[in-house]
Amino acid sequence: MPVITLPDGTQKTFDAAVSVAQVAESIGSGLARAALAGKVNGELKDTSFVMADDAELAIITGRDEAGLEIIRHSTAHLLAMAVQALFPSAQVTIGPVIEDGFFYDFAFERAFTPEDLEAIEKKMLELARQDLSVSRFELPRDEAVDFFENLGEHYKAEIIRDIPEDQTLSLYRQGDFTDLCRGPHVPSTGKLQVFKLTKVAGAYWRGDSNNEMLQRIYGTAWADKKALKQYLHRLEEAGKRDHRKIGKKLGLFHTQEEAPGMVFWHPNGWTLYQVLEQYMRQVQLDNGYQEIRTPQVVDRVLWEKSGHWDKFGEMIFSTHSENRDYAVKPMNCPCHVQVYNQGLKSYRDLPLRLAEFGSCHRNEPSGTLHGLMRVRSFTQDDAHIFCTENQIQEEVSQFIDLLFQVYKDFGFDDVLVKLSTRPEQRVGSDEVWDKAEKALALALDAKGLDWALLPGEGAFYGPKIEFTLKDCIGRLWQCGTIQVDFSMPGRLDAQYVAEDGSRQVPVMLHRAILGSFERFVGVLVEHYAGIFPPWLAPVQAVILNITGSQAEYCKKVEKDLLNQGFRVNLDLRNEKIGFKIREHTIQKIPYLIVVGDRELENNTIAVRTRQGEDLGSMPVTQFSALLNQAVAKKGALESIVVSE
RNA sequence: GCUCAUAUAGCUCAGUCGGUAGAGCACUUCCUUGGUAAGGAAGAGGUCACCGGUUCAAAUCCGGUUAUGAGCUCCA
Repeated sequence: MPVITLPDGTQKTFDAAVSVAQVAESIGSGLARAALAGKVNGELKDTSFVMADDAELAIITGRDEAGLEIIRHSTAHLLAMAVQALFPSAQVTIGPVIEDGFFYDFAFERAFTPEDLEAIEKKMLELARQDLSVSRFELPRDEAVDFFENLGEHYKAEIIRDIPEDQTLSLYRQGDFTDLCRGPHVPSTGKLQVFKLTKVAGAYWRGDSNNEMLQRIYGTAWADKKALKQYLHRLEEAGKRDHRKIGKKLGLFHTQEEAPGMVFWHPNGWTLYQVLEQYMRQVQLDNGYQEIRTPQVVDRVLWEKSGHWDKFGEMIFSTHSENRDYAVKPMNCPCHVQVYNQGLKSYRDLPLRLAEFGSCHRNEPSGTLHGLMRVRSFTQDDAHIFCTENQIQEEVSQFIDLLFQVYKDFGFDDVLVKLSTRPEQRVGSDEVWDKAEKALALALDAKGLDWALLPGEGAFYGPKIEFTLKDCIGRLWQCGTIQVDFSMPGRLDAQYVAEDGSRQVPVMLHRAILGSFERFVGVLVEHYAGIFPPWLAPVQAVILNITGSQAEYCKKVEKDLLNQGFRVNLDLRNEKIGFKIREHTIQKIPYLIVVGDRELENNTIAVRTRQGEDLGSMPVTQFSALLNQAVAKKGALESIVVSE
């Protein structure tokens, strides 16, 4: 007589073994219809799962996160079933749940077209309406291999062959379609109604670029129509923030065919870039960094010595002159070691922090280029800290504080932190790795930060911390990093004289906060949707005259504000004031200054914000005070409304 | 780099079945001097990404190149 305990603590006693579905039915027919699965003693099970003994049970529906995942997983199976119904020669491979949806990879002799997608989606709906029951059964591994080989599903069979021999596998069957799956799944295809196939793309078999390419079909699935609508709306909103679109509209930058992956900065974009650079320069100056500048083109020999030529030779732009081969520098570290190496260093000189807004070129594969986010020519806010092993933790700790302060100033309060530790192939003794990994972990813990451990993901030369920031619509951008390097200082002959007079090799910390200016500008554009806070706005105010007679007065106001260091534009065109206001509002300029005869007479200016708020007339001095206040305010976001 | 798609005026985009191109905005000129999100008129603007092929004829069909987009792989 099993006693089933529900989440609210109520208990139900049954005469005999009872299934999840039966328990749901005993609570109510509505719940029985909504039931997708059950959480039995903490484990997700199908609604058909039978409990013979006492158990804790939570009925899972589409309202639960787990229920949504089950819907998506089952919809992936439905997709595979539909594809095989329409294209019998297509082989199935894998079909996992991803954020907001699912995908399924197929091996098929040709690429699926958008028309195919429509047909497949129609077939899926048809199969869903048939409300086919989904049933689970088990097979020993070898029988499962035979089962799929007999179906001509060679990929599936290959997957199963990699599973240990002694395991029993679960399979799910709906109609004439069977797939290997851990489950659980919805009890019948009728539970799947709200889905949409979104795109097709190529994807390598087993994620290996040496393997053949499969056809991946992406889809999204939800518990109800409203949720799907919200999701599609969210995509649309994200699309409006695309930095490539906004960059064009606001005249920030462009790229063109003659220089793929390289940016032509326009006046507005370059102003924004310069604001970032000057801000970072001040931050570094205030925090014990010394700024340097190193060459763009450096003899290949240096890169061979640093090991980069071997590892990244393909991606290095090179050139030559007078029988010498040069590399256009792909990174700054070896050059920074050259600066360090000038003059004998003492332990008293450490930590030595060298910073450079280092322009780098990397010949990234063509398919990876993306607006400002992935480019071939970029400038890092790079710095290298030369220190002793004992100084690592303190330096890392200071860096983390600095990084969080900078992110906060840009309006990013949500930062994810990951610590990557020693990979299999590495340099340096285990002892040193122990020390470095511990230093990083301790520094993170001392800040009370939540962080994720990525074992084996560190660089070959040392462990690293990566900082990923979350923008205001929840997208993630990896920007900052700090990496311990045991390898390069030694390779490039960096030394210092220790207290005991011996020569020692310093540890080198590579670090960046923004990552690259290009990418960070891109992230800012999307984060703020082009509506920059006044301290970042390329143009902070624009002065508009109503008729020609105020032109001279406007020029005086402009000069006054420019002299105070504000970024101000003047629009004296012979256009109606409504037209000018519309134009500059669309350009997201924070303050619009209107000057007509009234203002001219009273020696004032009329101020209007880009949100349409009328701040009234005021003397220029009052406006500069207001603007100074606005510019001083970092971090806080104005409420952002994206509109056309 | 791989798969698929796309490339037409400065921008956003039409262009049917192969018969050498069109809109809106922007631009130029003229009129308008107008008080808080688009005043009016006229004009100019295109080797239809590039190279080749098929055809009497190609923006349109085919092949290649380049770039871009969505993914995949990669990212010191």
